[in-house]
Amino acid sequence: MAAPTQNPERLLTPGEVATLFRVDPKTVTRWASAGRIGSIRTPGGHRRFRESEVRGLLADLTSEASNGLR
Amino acid sequence: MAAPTQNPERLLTPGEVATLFRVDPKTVTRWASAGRIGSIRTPGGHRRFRESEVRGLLADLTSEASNGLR
DNA sequence: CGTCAATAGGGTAATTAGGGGT
DNA sequence: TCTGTCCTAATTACCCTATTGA
Repeated sequence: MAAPTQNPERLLTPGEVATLFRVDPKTVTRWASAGRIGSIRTPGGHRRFRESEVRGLLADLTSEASNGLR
Repeated sequence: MAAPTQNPERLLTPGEVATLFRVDPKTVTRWASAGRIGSIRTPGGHRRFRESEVRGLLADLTSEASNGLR
């Protein structure tokens, strides 16, 4: 089959994002509800997050530790 | 415009739809059974999904961050 | 006709959503 | 204000075998 469905956008589950940030999945859910992070809902209501966006956010927090930029 | 013959609606397999939503193919099947997404059945019973409908649904359920700048 | 990957289906375990309270 | 935990209900993930599609 190999359908040319190009979509390199990898999505992460709340649990994955929670592991990356070392927080509870609930906290990730709150971030999404607060509009601080983009979210994609499944028809069932569960959330998925863009890996690129999560990485960007993570990188921003990392640079904050060694950089006084705010 | 080099193909004015027809406009073939691309059909996606459960596996491809599952990849787009980052879920299990079985979950996509449940969505079809629950009527949450339109499905086309092959004579053998396998399901196919319209790409336009899937992408539309995906875009509709996507929420971008209000503001990543801080 | 035969081969290989994907799908359907049923059942059970794990994850997630949402609200409430610390 | 923000986060971690408790609860229930709903959704999703993984196990299996048989059939379909290419």
